[in-house]
Amino acid sequence: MEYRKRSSTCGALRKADTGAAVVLNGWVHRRRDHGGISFVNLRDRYGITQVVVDADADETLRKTADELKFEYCVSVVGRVRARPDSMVNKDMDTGEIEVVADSIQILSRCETLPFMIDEESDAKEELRLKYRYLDLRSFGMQRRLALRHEVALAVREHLAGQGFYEIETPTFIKSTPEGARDYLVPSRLYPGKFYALPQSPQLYKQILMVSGMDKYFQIARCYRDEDARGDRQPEFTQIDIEMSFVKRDDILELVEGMMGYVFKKTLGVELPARFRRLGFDEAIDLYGTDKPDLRFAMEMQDLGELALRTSFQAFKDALAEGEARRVAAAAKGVTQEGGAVKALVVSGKADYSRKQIEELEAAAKIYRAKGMAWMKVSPAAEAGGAPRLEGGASKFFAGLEAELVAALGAKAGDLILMVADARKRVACQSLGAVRSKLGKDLGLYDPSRHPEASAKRFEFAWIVDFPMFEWNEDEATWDTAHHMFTMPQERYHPTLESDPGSVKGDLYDLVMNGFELASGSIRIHDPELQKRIFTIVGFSEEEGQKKFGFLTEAFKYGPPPHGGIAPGLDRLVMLMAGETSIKEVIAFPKNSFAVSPMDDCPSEVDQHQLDELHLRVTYPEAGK
RNA sequence: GGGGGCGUGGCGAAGCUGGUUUAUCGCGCCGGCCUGUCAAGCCGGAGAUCGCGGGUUCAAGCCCCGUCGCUCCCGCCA
Repeated sequence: MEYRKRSSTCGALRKADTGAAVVLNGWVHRRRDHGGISFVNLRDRYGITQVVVDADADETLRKTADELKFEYCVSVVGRVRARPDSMVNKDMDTGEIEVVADSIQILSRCETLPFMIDEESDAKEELRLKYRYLDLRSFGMQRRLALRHEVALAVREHLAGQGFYEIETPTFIKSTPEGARDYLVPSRLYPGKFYALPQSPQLYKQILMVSGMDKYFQIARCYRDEDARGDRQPEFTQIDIEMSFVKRDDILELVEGMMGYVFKKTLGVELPARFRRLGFDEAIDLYGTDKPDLRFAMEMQDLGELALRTSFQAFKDALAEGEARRVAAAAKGVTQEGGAVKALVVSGKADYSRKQIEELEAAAKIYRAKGMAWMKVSPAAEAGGAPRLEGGASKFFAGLEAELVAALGAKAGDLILMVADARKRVACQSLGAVRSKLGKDLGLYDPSRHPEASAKRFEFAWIVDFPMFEWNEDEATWDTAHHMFTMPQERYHPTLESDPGSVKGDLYDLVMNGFELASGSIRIHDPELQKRIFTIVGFSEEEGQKKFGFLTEAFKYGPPPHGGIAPGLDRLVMLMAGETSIKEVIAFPKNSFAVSPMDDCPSEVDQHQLDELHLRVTYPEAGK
């Protein structure tokens, strides 16, 4: 089909172009037909320009204009005309002009749309994914993918400027026991053998350090066969980074610099030169999570010893049970935490209804809290007078009112929420979930509603000093909390085997606004130390040799001290775009069941393909 | 593996405790009118076995059981 190629885009023309002869190519975004005169809003990636078909236009042009419908792809030949003052549209970049059409050519037609192309579609996500090519025409999706492009570009610029090489690593790799399930690729040439898609380029980037590459990065696709979430997809993208001859703070400073550059360049946002650093234990204590939203404070407090002096049996039982477990573990030389009673003071919310409190309790119960106690600091209390507690659990605090209120720093009209559990982690996590819910419900991170909230839209922090090992109760073994190549902090090296539970790793996570944005560590480069870690997590020498032999082999040849980190590109862009789902910043995401509704993937394959791959499929039995 | 929410014309929603319908509204679609709109307006029209299957009932979009799909979350995700 012959057609006139565009002379400018639909977002480019301004008043200065008045009189110019132009050709526009684009899609019919909106059409307004007044019988005589009619208007077409023509759209492309760059913007929208109003095309006018005047009342005195020739017959052919009028007829073509009549035919136009939503999303027809057309080529318009015309000239730029300044709009009269009263008809200027200040909401449009091109609102001072319009293009008077001399001719319109229909390049292709469009059926009735499954949903309208707007700034943001209001269609169900299911439909948006099925017709992703239409959804991607929206300015919302176009803007987000543009941002993603800009961010990736800025990352490359910054890291290249710091002397990093971008090096590709294989996507068909050896399956290694690294936590998540692997996606497997069967091998035609080797019956019964499989490649795995990488969960991350972890082993390769470490080997690149052994290779002397010194500074490596890669914007790498990673694959994990686990259930999806709003911020988790089966395939996702990491900004994978590794450096030699570094300590923890070198990595943190590098990422601080990189984030600063990226935010400044793409959003024009100035980040602090240095991010706050918070110990893992402290984060759990104060916020009940290792990825706290620090745009607002409302920190949790520990009732501790005061809880024992109340007449609240549930509190005392939880603490007693936790203490008994801790002591029993300690007798075996294992560090385990006991119970805890955590409290949250919700400022000025003594007017919360029973129902509202129950909704908060439900949030706590998701994380296995048995319940949530509450009471109110009586708003009626006289200033300077003794504080009074009322409602809920207040009766158990008889005689302790003043002490409690002072200890918590509560004031008249506040709501106090408490969770007790024999496992400190459960108490913290569940009350932390309540904190998060309150943050969302009350908009605590919004400075316009809460003056005490952070004025920053993006609150970064480093979480450091993670535990190295976690006790796996089901299998009664120690698992590595991060991965097996993480360096335990130096001072714990003597007691690795005798007390794994107390060991901190040289580990760090970057968090922002309640999301984990990056995770990294200093790695082990000493084969002897590596062997000790394998042993603690129950890896026999042979097993370690079989699974990671190539790495331990490489480490025999002068490996440098090294470490790295991997910020998640999808989550980063998601947060920068103000979204809560990474699907909004991925062109073709999978749905929550790992299916791509557009191309109906995954799908069955022909028998001869299976035969070639030496595969036989067994199906789960029907009906359970 | 578990929990919450949802499923009603092409799209988004309403339909309270079963009985007023011919299942409602907005957008879109089709036809008509209209010379300055920009979410154009006005008039008219078509379009739905209320996800699917079963049950209770004189009567089911609404109640019960089952099932499928979507979505958020817990588990899982070093």
